[in-house]
Amino acid sequence: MPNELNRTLQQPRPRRGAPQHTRDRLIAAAALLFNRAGYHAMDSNQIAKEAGYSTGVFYKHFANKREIFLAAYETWVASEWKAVGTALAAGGRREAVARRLVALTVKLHTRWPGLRSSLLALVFTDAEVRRFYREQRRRHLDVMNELRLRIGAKRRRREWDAMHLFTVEHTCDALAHGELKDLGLSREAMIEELVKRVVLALT
Amino acid sequence: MPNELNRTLQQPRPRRGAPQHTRDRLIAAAALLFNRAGYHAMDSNQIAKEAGYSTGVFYKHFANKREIFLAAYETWVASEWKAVGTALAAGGRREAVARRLVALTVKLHTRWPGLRSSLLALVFTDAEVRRFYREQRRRHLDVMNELRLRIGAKRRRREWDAMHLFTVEHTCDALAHGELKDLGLSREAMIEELVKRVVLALT
Amino acid sequence: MPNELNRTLQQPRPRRGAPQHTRDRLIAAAALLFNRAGYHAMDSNQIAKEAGYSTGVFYKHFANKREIFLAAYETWVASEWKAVGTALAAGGRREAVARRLVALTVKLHTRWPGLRSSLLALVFTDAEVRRFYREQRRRHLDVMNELRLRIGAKRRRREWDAMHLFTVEHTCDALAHGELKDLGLSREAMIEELVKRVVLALT
Amino acid sequence: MPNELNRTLQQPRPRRGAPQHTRDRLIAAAALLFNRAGYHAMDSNQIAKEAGYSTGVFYKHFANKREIFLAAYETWVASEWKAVGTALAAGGRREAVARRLVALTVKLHTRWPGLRSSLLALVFTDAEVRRFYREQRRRHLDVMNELRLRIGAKRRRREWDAMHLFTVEHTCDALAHGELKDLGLSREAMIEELVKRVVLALT
DNA sequence: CATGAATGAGCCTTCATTCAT
DNA sequence: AATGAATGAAGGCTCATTCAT
Repeated sequence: MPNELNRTLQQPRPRRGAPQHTRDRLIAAAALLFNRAGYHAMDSNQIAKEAGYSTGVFYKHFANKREIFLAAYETWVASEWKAVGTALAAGGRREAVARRLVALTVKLHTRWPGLRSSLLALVFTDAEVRRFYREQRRRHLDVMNELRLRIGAKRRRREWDAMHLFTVEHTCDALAHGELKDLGLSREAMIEELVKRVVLALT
Repeated sequence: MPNELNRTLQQPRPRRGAPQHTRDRLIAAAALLFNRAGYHAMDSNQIAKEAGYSTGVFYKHFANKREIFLAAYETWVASEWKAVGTALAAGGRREAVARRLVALTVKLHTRWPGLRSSLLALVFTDAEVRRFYREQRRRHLDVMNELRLRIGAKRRRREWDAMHLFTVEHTCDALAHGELKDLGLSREAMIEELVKRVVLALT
Repeated sequence: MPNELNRTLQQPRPRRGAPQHTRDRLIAAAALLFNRAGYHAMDSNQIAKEAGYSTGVFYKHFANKREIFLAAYETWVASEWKAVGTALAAGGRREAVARRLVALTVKLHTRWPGLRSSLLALVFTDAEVRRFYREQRRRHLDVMNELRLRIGAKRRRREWDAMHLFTVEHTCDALAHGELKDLGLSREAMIEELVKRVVLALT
Repeated sequence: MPNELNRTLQQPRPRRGAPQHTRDRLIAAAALLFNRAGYHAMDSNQIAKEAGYSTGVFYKHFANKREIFLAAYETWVASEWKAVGTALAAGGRREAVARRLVALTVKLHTRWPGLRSSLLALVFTDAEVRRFYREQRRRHLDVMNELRLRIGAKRRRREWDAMHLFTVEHTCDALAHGELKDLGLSREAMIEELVKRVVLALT
């Protein structure tokens, strides 16, 4: 998602584009701005402006601010799944796979810390966002399960997997937010710990 | 904090109280409302009203909304440390201690899910909140380290400990937010997994 | 300014006007209301309403109340200069010119007593307003000097001119505020005195 | 007034003073603060505090904020009359008297610029203040008239006198507010012009 | 007489959203 | 499809004033 979104915005928009293109530009701008300032500090007018449009277009494409957030989040999730797919498809030893998975997660979280923060706040406030968020988690757990069956790893309780996901996600959040630096922790050591866990999950 | 705060509010306020008492009532009301609706959905007027006061008092005690949030959060943190202290002081076998620690964390997170959500959002937006949050984390890591020395547990890297904290905290968040139910996971199993981890951290 | 401003407001506004037109209406309304009630007794919402708009427009055009006051005052000043220009251009004997100058100043002050009062208060409080006010005074002194050179009148110290301006301005304020009536003075006699002074300044 | 007011405040207040003393302290504080920040930028709580009292006393002595302003202004006026009386009583040649009158007026205005500004604004807004202000002007004109009779000066129209007062007052305001410096005018020259006018008024 | 906590109307300002063009 | 002026509810905050102690 990072790259796609940015590419979308970097090109000047056509005077009268296809609806889908307009929508994509808006989503890219929203992702960028929500990520920079947080959901509540950003307003729809600025998003439209950043995308190169006037105020009005916004509501031609989204019913409200929450909806564009959800759209941006969906884009994010899609790009994550794509990356995960690639990481798994590349094959190699458990550790290589684990390393790739950790790398992509760290990268994604590092690129979108504000989007993640906004998400966590909205998950509490907004039922729709919550629904979508949980849906992803469920899917994630399913994928982990299938993967393990496929590679013949030890079976684990779904609870174990869930906890594993929490660990990886929030450690990546901490890395992304610069929390480790504040705590005097080493990024490399942290990543090694993460890789160990993921290897364990795949074993 | 849960009990103290609620007790504060349940009693009718005196027509003219001591400043500290008023402040406490306001903090209790703020914690309650932020927790119920989230930081951004709540305003200073409602907080004052919920505490039993008129609009103006709020700004006699807090410069702005952020400041009362921080005060509420500080109260929360204090009560957590108190509970942790008690849990550790009670002694017993590693597992008993671990079980108590998990229980109190789950309890606290379950009682204050909205406060936690708001916190995570503000940590991104607000430098002051971030500072305080990180400070707690640092303290938490120090306590873990000391504790381990004291009970003669295996030494661990600070990075390991940090990751452990992330795991526990966010698993408790998930429990608190009802995420597990949505994912079809068992609360008991989850708590067992948590206890295992904490035991491991103490071993 | 008087006439222009009022004309602007008397016409019903178009449902969707040009920004400049909206701005002009707001300024006209502000001038009217500041003049009626004084700067501190008036607020941005009322100004917008008087101009025929809703609350929000105000801040699309002005950063704050002070800024619209300054804009109204600038309009006032511009109209004064225009009138002075006309009065001087019309030529005639010294006395005729003096009479015209007095007449226009009296008229302007009589029409905008509240604006003048607000101005005098803000000059003390607000650095920006003060700057602009002093600027006008300086310009006024320059014009007096040039004029005298042009018509071959006696040269005078700038201090003399400044005092002359103070006299004329504040006498007109007194006339405008009905102070003379309270003091049992004749408006005509006062104006005659003023004319004498202005003739003197031009001699 | 300047000195009296300050002396009042500089002494620590008695724990339980005479009502008149309390009232005087409040007036002194009000004069000071209104003068520093302007009427609208100052609030009654700060005045009480500055005087060394708590919020409540204020309304034991004054019905509202306007009333204390009026009281401060009255004090000011009284001190002016006293000074004028002294200046006239001292006798001497016309010019000496004129010089003394100018000096005292300049001094008073220089010391209380903010009070004067506030006054001018309130004269427009507040009928009570206006009444008092006009009253003083009337008295001033009467005194001028009597004085002239007494010293055998040329009789003048009351309109001439009024204009004379406006000139002196507002020139002193300009001096007090630093306006002359901004206009590149000499304070000494200005004062000389003033003295000339006053001499003329006494001739 | 004095205290200072409490009141609450109301101003300033923002921003999600609408709609005429 | 796009524009951007306009809307107006509502939140943040202040301050003149009251009143229980």
